[in-house]
Amino acid sequence: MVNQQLCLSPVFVLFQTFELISQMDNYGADNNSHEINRLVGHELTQGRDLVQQLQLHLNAPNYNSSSSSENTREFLLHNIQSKFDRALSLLQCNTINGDNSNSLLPPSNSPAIPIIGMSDSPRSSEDSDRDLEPKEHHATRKRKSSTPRWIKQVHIQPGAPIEGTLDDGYSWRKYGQKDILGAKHPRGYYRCTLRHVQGCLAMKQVQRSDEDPNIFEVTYRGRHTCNQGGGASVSNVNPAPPPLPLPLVIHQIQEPNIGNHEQYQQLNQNSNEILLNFQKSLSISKDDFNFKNTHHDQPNNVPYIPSFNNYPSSSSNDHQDYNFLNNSSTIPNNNFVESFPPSFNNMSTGTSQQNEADYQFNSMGFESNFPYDYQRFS
DNA sequence: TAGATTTGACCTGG
DNA sequence: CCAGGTCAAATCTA
Repeated sequence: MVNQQLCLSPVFVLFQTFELISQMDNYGADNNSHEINRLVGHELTQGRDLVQQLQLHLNAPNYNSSSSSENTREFLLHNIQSKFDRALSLLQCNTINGDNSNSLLPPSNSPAIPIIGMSDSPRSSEDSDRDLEPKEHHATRKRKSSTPRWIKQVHIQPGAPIEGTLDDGYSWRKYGQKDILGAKHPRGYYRCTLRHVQGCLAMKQVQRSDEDPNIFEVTYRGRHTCNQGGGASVSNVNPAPPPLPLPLVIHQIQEPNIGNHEQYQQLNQNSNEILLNFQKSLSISKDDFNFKNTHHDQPNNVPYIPSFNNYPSSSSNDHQDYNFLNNSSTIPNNNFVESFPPSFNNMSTGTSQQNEADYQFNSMGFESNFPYDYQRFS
């Protein structure tokens, strides 16, 4: 029951998003926006199908009964998350490319994002980033990304090989190193090696602690949308961010009446919220799907438990602490910490699944008597 | 030889 | 102006 609600809520949000996008397509968007919206719609359609598969899976009589079912659910969730990551990337790119009028997203500080399959012109394997940002548009080039960040502290054993300890299951390519003011050790900059192949925008920074040289502070930025990370255990390896709070107010967009530009902009904003919050809700739902295997010895009670569990070198001496940046100067409004409700602190303790689920569900903005129309999701 | 790393230069936000 | 982040040519390595 609880899981069914958790599953249905993102489905509903997804459905609303589809309706909004189709309405915006009818609102005089130009060809480029049509194309991007079409691609976004394609991603969302696949995401919807995956959600429906997940829903069917949750409704199956043997739900919760086997590890293979759990793997299936994780696989579906990972793919749903990827679909939305790409949809958001497309929308952000639409904004960055200078056409804000028809973008689903407000102006973003995010860097330009490669669009898989959208360009016919081949890029060099190197430096494709720069190609995306022509000189005449370099004013829009934002280096300090608004991408949410999260920090992991890696404790290594003295004398142990650092490479193995810092291996998080993904392959990274170092693209820079910088001496940081006041820090004894330089900071290394890494990005996913599949950045150009699969458009994966995950990045990380690694810096050795000043106080304890056996501690490495790893700052992750962006979620992996690539397929690396050990096949079936992808979602476990990915040091994904925690779920976000869910301030979504669904009823604001239930009956959109697109009659003028102002309303259209309002629609844009609502649709943006829907997409972002859907993504957030997926993270929370995933946590719920894995509560059976919740490890209670995780530091900081990070809600997104599965992502932190199978670090390759998981010896007892080699624990990692996950912290989420609360520096509002570096993290914009969509960071993980600022509006985190206190109840999240206990969410992974497994003491009250029902309460967890209630919070998640209510926080989606659904009234307890929300008028579900199940037929619309079938 | 292709891919990864190094490192000085360059760019941008605060 | 400066510190942090990124680029890209040179270099390394398997």
